[in-house]
Amino acid sequence: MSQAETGQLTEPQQRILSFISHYLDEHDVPPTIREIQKGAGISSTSMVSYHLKALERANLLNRYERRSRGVVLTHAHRPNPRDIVSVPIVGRIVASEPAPTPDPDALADVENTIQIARSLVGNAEGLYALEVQGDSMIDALINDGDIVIMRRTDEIQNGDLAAVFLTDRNESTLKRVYREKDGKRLKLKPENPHMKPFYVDARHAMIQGKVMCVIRRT
Amino acid sequence: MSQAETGQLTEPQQRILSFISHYLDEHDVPPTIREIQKGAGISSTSMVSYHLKALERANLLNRYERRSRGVVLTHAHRPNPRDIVSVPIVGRIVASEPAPTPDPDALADVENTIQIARSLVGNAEGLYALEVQGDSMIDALINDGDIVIMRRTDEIQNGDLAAVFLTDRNESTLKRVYREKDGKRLKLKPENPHMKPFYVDARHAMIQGKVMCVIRRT
DNA sequence: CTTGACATAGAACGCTTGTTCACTTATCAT
DNA sequence: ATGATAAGTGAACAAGCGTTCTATGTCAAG
Repeated sequence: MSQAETGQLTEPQQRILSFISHYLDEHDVPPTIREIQKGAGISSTSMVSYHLKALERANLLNRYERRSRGVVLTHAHRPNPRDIVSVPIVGRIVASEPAPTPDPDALADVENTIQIARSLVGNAEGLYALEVQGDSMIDALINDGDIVIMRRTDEIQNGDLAAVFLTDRNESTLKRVYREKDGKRLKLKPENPHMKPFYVDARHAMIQGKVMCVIRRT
Repeated sequence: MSQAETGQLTEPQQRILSFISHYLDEHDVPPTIREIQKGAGISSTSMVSYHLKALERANLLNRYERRSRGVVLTHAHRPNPRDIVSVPIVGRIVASEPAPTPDPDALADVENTIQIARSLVGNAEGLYALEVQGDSMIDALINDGDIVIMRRTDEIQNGDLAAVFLTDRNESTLKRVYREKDGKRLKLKPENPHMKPFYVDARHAMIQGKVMCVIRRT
């Protein structure tokens, strides 16, 4: 039974696929036909071309015609680099201080950066990360050492989980925030469903950013 | 003052850098010298070559000599695709049932996959994800809708956060697990520091996997 | 003004590389 | 056996592509 009939990959085709993948890991450029030929142990360039056509039909790769190194593995197998975003960890969030916000001058300190998939946070703009210190955020279900990915923003929607600094208590906290009808009062609702919301005067609350994602390594 | 003295990038050099980056987003192959020439509005190929050398000295890119499309932006600017791992979401964890574990047959359902940075979880082997349903994991500081990244493993270290199914209570739970000295008893410690640990007979506990990471989108 | 380092332009050279074509060999149902 | 289809070979061609060379322009320092 032939390969075309079964839809299965022949053994040289698997070799080619695997070679391209490894090549992409080492270099950051796809291989040429002749590099594939040598690397995957194919006997001639025309055979490589032949197999590549089959792999293209099987939707495992895309080709740019007549362009050198125009071999691109399908997205599912090779996630696109732009799907990662590097978020700077700008400090720790402690109850007794305002939550840090990014200092535009002291930019990407590569050491203190967390990589996350863009699909978790959307747009990379205004993102920064905080490390939670102590268990003061426990009613937001966030514990010591957790990483909170924030987005700097002046305006928030009702129900957004946000970092709020309460000037009268000298305390920052992570809560779901709702503006009450009169606009002069904020309802702060803990993430823990077993705890009760409480209310603060809007003039004593500074919204510092909204929480996009919480990450706990264990 | 010349560019070499200042260490600054000249305006055409910034154009080139930006063009390569955008080109890489659209195609998955680096551009050729002549494509850079047109795309970044440089007047000649030799000028492109000239600028590329400067950018290479500035450590913003690497070049493979005499290889077509041998222009690679430095790692810091372009995260490597293999730094992302796709984890299948194999089900929901509910208190009244054993936590699902991956079915080797029903593999990568692309729809139910979460992308995370490898730096958060290490090795991709044995990884799967569970969505938490209800607030029964609240004492692990995990709420409805959170995603738990697990690694299938038969053996765990003392203090690992793990999914445990308690056969006598017909209940699964996420707790830090410690084997007591006699080995016949397990200490299960809630992640919430305000709650007390409890103990179960080791024969009535099935370790289903260990928690690598918890993710909450908000 | 001269000099020398830097920046620019255009063209030509020669290796690289994808494609094609004519041909051979293997596989297999009839 | 046989003919059709798939798999494989090798060489040659043409376009792609990086590099280099020469000539020219700019400009600050001596």
